[in-house]
Amino acid sequence: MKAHCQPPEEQHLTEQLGATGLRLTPQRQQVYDVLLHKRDHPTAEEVFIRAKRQLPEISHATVYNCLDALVKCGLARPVTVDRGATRFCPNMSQHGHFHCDVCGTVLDVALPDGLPGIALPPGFQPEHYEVAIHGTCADCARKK
Amino acid sequence: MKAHCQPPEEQHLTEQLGATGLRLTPQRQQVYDVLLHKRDHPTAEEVFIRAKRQLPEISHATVYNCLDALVKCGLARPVTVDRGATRFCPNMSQHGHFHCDVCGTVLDVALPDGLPGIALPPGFQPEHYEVAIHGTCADCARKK
DNA sequence: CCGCTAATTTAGAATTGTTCTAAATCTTGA
DNA sequence: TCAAGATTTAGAACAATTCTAAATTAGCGG
Repeated sequence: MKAHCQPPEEQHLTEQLGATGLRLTPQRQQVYDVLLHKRDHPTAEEVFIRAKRQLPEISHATVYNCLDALVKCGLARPVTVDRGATRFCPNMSQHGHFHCDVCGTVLDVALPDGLPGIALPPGFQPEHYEVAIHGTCADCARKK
Repeated sequence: MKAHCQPPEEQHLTEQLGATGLRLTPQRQQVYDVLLHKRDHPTAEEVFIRAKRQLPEISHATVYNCLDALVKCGLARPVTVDRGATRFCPNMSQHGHFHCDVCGTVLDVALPDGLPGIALPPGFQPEHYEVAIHGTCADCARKK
């Protein structure tokens, strides 16, 4: 399929996948849609459940495969806030994650840009960094 | 056993455990010693292997239990740099972790204190935060 | 000191999250 | 249209962790 008559979002997906040597498939599109639709940092399992609503035939392994493809081509990031399952986030701009230790909610939080000069030993080459803030979200704080 | 004739480090361990309602046991002491002895952020599995040198009878489950006890009483922190096994760190002062994506080494790095004001939505109560820096360590950078 | 109670350890089973495998299906380009 | 390669699928395999039930150990009141 040539890139014609695609909505811009889908075109972006096609391009990003293509640039990494990957194809656009209904499954990948659906998995990406799931991530974009509700940005609550779902786990692979949750993505699986949501994706099944549109693609009842989709398999567990495919969801992992698709998430992997999205991460590889730069459309999603894995987020590991705790020991549990990896979560996924389609927000590719620099940001950190707030994790509510009571209800488990994960929320994007803005970071001051170019995080402060963290001194690394000589020769160390930083690639990127993750900031995870643990605490209690507003809802859970109110209930206490 | 009353607190007498204990080396200061062990006494600290006894106190911290006691304050959380936990007992000092040879296993917990050994696990703590392992963490203090080589601060390379071992996984539970690695702690198990090292602890066995002194306590050949120690079991897998006990290592998890002991690590848990140390975390609960504030003598160690779990560190999750990637999707793999949780690592443990007896450095309780505020610091971040550098993770070499080539060799897997994990290193403590100092953080500028009181990390810059990260704006949280109203009502959110931060407890603590984790900073993980990914990249290439000096050794691996040299080899490329 | 004895025995009671609760904490701890232990081996192994169970669970959870993820990756692997091999066969079937789909795409793409010649 | 066909062959080659990519992708999907179900289910097995695997790794990390937690759970379970029984045995051991430690502290405490009498």
